[in-house]
Order: sequence, then structure tokens, then C-alpha cells
Amino acid sequence: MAGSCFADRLGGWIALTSGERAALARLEERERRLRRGAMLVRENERIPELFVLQQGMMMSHVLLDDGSRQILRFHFPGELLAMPGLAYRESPETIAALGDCVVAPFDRSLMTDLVVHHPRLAAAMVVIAQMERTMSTDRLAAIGRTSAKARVAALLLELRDRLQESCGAGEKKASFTPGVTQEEIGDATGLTAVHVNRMLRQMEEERLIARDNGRMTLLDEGRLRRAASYVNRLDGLDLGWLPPPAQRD
Amino acid sequence: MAGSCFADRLGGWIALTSGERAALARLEERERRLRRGAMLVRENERIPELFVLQQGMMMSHVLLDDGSRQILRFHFPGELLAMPGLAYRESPETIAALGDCVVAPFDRSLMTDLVVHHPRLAAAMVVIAQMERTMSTDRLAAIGRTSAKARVAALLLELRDRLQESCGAGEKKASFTPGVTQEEIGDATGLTAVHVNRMLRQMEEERLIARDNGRMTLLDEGRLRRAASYVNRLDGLDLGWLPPPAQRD
DNA sequence: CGTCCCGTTGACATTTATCAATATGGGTGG
DNA sequence: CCACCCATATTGATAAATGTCAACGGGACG
Repeated sequence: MAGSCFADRLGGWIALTSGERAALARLEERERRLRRGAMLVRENERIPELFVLQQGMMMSHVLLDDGSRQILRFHFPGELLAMPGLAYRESPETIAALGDCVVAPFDRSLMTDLVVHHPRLAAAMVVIAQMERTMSTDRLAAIGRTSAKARVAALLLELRDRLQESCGAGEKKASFTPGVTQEEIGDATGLTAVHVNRMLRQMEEERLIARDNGRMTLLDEGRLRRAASYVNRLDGLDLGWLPPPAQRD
Repeated sequence: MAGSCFADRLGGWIALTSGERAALARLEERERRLRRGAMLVRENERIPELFVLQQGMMMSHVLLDDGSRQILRFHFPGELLAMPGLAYRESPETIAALGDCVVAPFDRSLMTDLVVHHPRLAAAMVVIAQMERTMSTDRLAAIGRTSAKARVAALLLELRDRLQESCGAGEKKASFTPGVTQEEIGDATGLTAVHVNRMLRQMEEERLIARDNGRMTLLDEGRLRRAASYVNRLDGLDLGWLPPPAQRD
């Protein structure tokens, strides 16, 4: 029975006790399937539950008055969804499936139990929130102050790194399938689909990337990384302050 | 003595027990004064401690290779600084004083104690992190998908709202002193100082705002709010899932 | 076999940046 | 008190980056 996607991801950072694993498994007792394009949570609507993404890729976005869309974050298996529900009555963002997905819905009250009985997991929630905040501010700086090409490059690197992490792959592969359209890349980077296309072509001509069908290969990752001033926020963690696991386990 | 700036702010959202107040007071036992322009934490350097901002206004920013700057967030009294230190070994951002400031430094280990002995405060940390993430994504959407005028308007509204909250003021005043230069507004909104100036002038001509010396007055807040599609993220909180206070208090 | 979504390309428009010059005002040393 | 100086604000002329509109192709899928 699958264990827990979220526990598997956390387990990559800290050694979980069996008691902690049991508590996390409770978050994923139910499951819900979503078709490509389905909305899980809608902007400005009440947030009934939180979710663990088990399979597939999703995104959070907002729609502006003029109909344009800003994608705030892509989500990969093992991540928690709708976390703003821990602060707000209504969702500040829409969460939708990029492809067919499976999510596990759970009630906020389970989070209450977690915080009370498993302080170390509570601390892990704080850590995750800080990581997400940092990735969000990285994107902010990219959109505010870097060129179109740099933004696209940064997004490609981020997608590659997060894709690989969620697959639990060992070493980094230069080749991967982004799984997002050029329009989605544009909505994530604050560009138009047309301009994203031109930037990809330009990067192809400069031998920074190669494309074949939906597949993409990073030909010169060092140069790409510098051009984008990209930092992988899945690295460089320091969890030394986390408390020891709860005693009762 | 002095109590705790952070506790005072938290107290606006949840009724703190005396035990909780005592725990929070430990975060502010030391104090450090900063002059305008002083750096508290530098990008890519080790994060020695966390801080509570007690007096003055600060900002977090990053510097790009080409020398340009992106301001990620403004900080007001009662806020926690350097929270990414809970996840990363090295700071992803620089934190600097916009004017003369007082901060209280404290060790990460105090956060560990807090999480273990005061689950409700641990939950509050998660809530704060979600609020900051949401404000950050609001800015992201503004920079990615709205006009220069809308971004400036949104920033003015945000500064006003947060300034007032930190002063514990009751009703909203239309008139306030932003306390930031046009260049800083530009670096926060992804614009140049020159263009910020033009946008302010234009908003003045349209009778959206009035300026007198450093003071600014929002003449038509409704229109401004719509033009910026601004939402005040200090409102709309739902903390219903927070656990009860620890028993030993 | 049609249709729709996605990618691609060109011509042109618009927004915003860049560069340069001029105020303005407060602070500082003489 | 005065002369100067620095940071900030303001304005105009021009350039660069990116958006908009329009058209076309290919592949997936019903």
C-alpha cells in the first residue's frame, strides 16, 4: 500500500521514525484522480482540505482581470498542495492539473495533530515553507531583473532539477521532458508564448540546448546556469536545528 | 520590560498565554542597533542567527551579476528576519536597514525549544511562512503580468497597510509616509527609478494620489485598489486549525 | 478526414529602459 | 552664516526589449 509519497520525499532529508511514518501515512488514506486541466482548488473559494500530490504534475496560478495568467509554481509528486489554506480562509490561487494526476486529500485537523505530537514534523513544515518562499523569491528576482532568455533558462533548469528529485533519480541527466507547453513557460516567466518560442530557438542556435520532439537536452549546463544565475534550492539545506523525534515512538 | 515586539504582533491574531509570552520574550533578550544602510545578513554568507525586528524599517534584496538589485520584501517592526536560515546554510538574500533600526538576534536553537514546548507557536510559524509566501506570489504576479502603474499602486497600498498594522493603528488612514525612495520602489517592482517617477506623476495627475514633501495621500483608494488588483494579505486569515495552547502554562 | 492544440515565423506596435541634463533640499565643513 | 555637495527627484529624447497580430504547419485524436 504505497506508504506515503510525502514521507518518501521527507525521508530524503531526515531519517523518519516509524511513528512519524505512521502519522504521515494518515495524510494519504484517501485518493482522488484528476484529469488533465482539472482544477483542484479555485482562487477565492474556500479551501476545504489540503492535499499530497502523489502522481503527475500540477501548477498553482492566478488569473488577472485582463484574462492573463501568472503561474506561481509547478508541483511535483511528494509535495503538499494548498498550504496557504493553513493561513487563509479563501485560496489566493488556483491549483490545476497539468496532466492526469492523483492527489490525497486530508483535513487541516490532521495537521494540528502532527504539530502537537510530532514537533520534528512541525519543524519540517516550517522548513518546506521556507524553501518554497525562497524558490518564489528567486523567480521574483528573475522576472523583475533578468532578460527573457535568462528567465527561460532558469525555468528549464528548475524543472529538470525538481523533476529528477521527484523521481528519486541519482545523478543528474542532461536530457528530460519538461511536460509543459511554451505557453505555460511564458505564463510562469512573465513572457508571451511567442517570445518563449524565440528564446528557445535562440538557445538552440547557441548550442545551449537541443530539442527533439517533446524532449529537451541541456548541452552546456554550466553556461546555462551562469546565464540564468540559477541556484538549485533543493541543495544547501541545513536542518541542524530540528528537534529530536518524539519520544513515544 | 518591553515585552516582545513579535509577541505583540502575534497577540493581534491569537490570545497568547503567559507561558507563550515568556517563551517569545526569550527571543528578544539581546538587542542590536543598526544605522541606515547597514547590512544585517549578506547574501551567500552563513546565517548565524535569526532576528526580531523591533524598530525601524528594513528590506531583503538580492544583487544580480549586472549590478541590478531586486528588493524581495520590506520588513516592519514585529517581524521575524532571516527565516530562510531555518532551511538553508547560507542566506539566499541580503537584509539591510532602510533607516536606523533595532533588532533582537537569537539562536536557531530557541526555535527548536519553541517548536517542542509550544506547538501552537510552531503552528503560528507555519502560518506566518504561508502569509509571506502569499505576499511574495502576489508580487510575482504583479511584476509578471501587470503594468508599471499597477505595480507601483500595489506597492503603495501594501506599504500603507503594513505600516499601519505595525503601528497597531485602528482605522486606515489615507495619508502616510512611505519611507522609501523612488529607486527602492523601482527595485521592488522591477522598474527603473525614472519610470517610477513618471508613474507617480501620472497617478497624481489622475487624482489617484497626492504628494507633499515625503508624505503621500491615497485620494481614491477604491480605484487604486482595482487598478492594482491589490489584496491585503493581512486580512482573511483563518487560524481555526491551531492547536490549543500547551497545558503546562 | 476534419479539428484542435501546439509550435513556428514575420511584420509591426508598445512599453519600458537608457542616457543626459537640470532642479531641490538637507547636511556639512569652513 | 555661507558655499558646497550629495542624494533624490524630475524631465526630455532616443533606444531596446518584448508584446501583439496574423498566418501557417504538423501531429494527435475523435
